[in-house]
Amino acid sequence: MESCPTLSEREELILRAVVHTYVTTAEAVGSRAIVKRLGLDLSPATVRNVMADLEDSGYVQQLHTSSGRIPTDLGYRYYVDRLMDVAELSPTERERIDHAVTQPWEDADETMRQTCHLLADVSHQTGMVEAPAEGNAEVLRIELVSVAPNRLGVVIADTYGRIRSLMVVLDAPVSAAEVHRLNSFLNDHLPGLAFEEVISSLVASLETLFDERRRLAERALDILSMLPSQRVGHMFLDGTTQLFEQPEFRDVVRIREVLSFLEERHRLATLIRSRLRDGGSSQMLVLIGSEAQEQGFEEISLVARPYRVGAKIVGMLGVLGPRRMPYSRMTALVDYTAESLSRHLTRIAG
Amino acid sequence: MESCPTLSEREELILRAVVHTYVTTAEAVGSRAIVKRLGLDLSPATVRNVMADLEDSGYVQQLHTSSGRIPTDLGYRYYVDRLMDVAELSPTERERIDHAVTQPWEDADETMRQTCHLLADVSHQTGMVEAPAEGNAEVLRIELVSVAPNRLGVVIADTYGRIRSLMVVLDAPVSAAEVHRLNSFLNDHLPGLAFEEVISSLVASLETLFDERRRLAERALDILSMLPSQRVGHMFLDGTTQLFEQPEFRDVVRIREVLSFLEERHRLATLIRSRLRDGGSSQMLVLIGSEAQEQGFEEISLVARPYRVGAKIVGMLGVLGPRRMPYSRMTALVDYTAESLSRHLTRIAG
DNA sequence: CTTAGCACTCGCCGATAGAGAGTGCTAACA
DNA sequence: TGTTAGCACTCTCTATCGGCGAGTGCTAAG
Repeated sequence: MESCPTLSEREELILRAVVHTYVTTAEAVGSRAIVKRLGLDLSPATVRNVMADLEDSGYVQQLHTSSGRIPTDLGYRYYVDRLMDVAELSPTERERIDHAVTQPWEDADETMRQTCHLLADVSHQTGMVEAPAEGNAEVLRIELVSVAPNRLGVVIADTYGRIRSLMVVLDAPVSAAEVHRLNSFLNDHLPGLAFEEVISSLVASLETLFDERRRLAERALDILSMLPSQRVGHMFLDGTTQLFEQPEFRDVVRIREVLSFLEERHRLATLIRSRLRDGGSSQMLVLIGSEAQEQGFEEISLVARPYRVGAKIVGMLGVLGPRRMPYSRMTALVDYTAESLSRHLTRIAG
Repeated sequence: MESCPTLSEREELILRAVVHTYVTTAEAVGSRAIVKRLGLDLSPATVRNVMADLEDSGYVQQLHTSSGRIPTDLGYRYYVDRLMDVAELSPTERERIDHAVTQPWEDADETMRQTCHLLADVSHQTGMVEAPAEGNAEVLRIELVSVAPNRLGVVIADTYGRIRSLMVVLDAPVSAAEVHRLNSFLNDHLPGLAFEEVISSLVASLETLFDERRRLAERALDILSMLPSQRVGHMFLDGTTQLFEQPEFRDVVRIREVLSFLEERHRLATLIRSRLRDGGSSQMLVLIGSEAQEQGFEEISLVARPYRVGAKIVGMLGVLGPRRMPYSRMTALVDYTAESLSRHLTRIAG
């Protein structure tokens, strides 16, 4: 991205116009249209020359000799990195987002689902929210509940305001007194730990504890290591239909490709996670078509951002749409929503 | 359905052939094709006469003058009700189903999800499983867990082997001792009740209890009535993509219609629930295209069946596909899977 | 460097024609 | 009376053709 040479002012002007026009009309844009749109004091012929240059450098593309131009992935990239102006959401939209996010939904998962629905609705595209992975949630309280002689419920409340319960089947029954002892032990030692550190912390504590407490630690370890692997952050998607209303999906095979990509949510999740990690300092992730190097992603783009609890990144949210999407507006939407959700979650946790 | 007059033997023979051929080829079937397929000792002309009759009675249909015939919804209905022979699953398939269903998944929801995936995979269509509604699950054990001074987790284990937890935010803190007393009280009174009867049972008990126990009942009622409304049975769908591989979805608008129908899962759920209730004695539900009288269902069919825990119906599962589906095989698949799941759930609960 | 002019390319649209599949009807036959 | 052969007819599908329009690239002049 930083490797692209800079374009001249006029080239930028015209590339921007190509992107803007194509985004709104979904049709290849010609030199005349640009002159009209910009009210330029130049002739179409001049614009044509510039566009030919842009095409040579790979920023725009013709579908066939002598049609107008459409932006390439590289063109969009240049636009997003350097030309795009920052859109602002309307006060009504902000209010709507804040309202939905801070609604006292029955649990945190429902908040995610509703936020996702909201993203889809405001963007008219597909909304996406990754719920916090359970692994890195901090244990607020942990409690064993004896359900049947040899079955134990493990209840974990975390600092995201969630509560989760899992069933463990034991070889031998555990007495009520023992459950009680285990509960005190667990709640002495575990709160404040991330869920994924629980096991290792117990193992470590074996070194320092003796007698009764050591026995309890061992027993707790037995039980907790039977828990199924922590659910990785769940992906909510909403508004898939809206995506396919777009004219680029007049073709059935494209729909199928994208649909099957979206059905394998873990692929999407892995993709975004790795890109966000690589992205480093820059919070906002914009992935354009084939940049993703994923089968089925060729025709779509993604705008996503992590959200936080306190200072810690715990999940991400965003919008999926056709490559031809209003990046500026989507960026504003995703940014604001992530901020709003972060604020809300931080308040709950604190 | 019982209102259709009976067809002659020859008409039935030919209707069956039309259905079978069309199901496998997806192309309108002509008189010649039928003669060949059945190895009939009749000429195509005779078959044509019969088909003209079938068309007059509304069982088959021509797309245009002089194309072959395809079955109408009524034709499929007659086929399903009277002509279809019972398919058998192969031993391998049965084994596969039993294996997936009885797998010790981490929780009951996961069992549902996996069963759904299996249905999609075996049928090459869209699999559907409705998880047991929480309302009618029987409480096995109920436990309050103090999470924060004014927040309480309510943990409910039910006889389907599920464990569920919800958060309640209180006006005033509850002491540990009080939580303890409440727990004893709840587990004296509630196990064995359906979840949806819990509240009314507590209300009723107010009449008969006094002093301390009455106070506890009141307090418990305060807390439990703050629980969010019980989650209605969740709908799992899997394999949507496979549905759209079918040639009837060459057309984009059809894909959109069906997709948006499927996105509103509650519509699907309500539809099936009401039909199964109406169906009364007959366990198996087959819904063909416009029979459903739902926008977006015109081009698809559904084969579904309830499954049970013990004698009680708790949910349903099935398969969604193009109207042109192998009803016989799908019926066998859905039937066997529902039986297998019922057996498994009953065993767990018992 | 810019522009007017012009020939050229290509997708889109409608018309036309031929092939193929399958029908309905009629008349002859068992 | 039920069945069949024959035949004309209908309708879809595909390919081909030509004209229109939008837009380009190139050239030569300003």
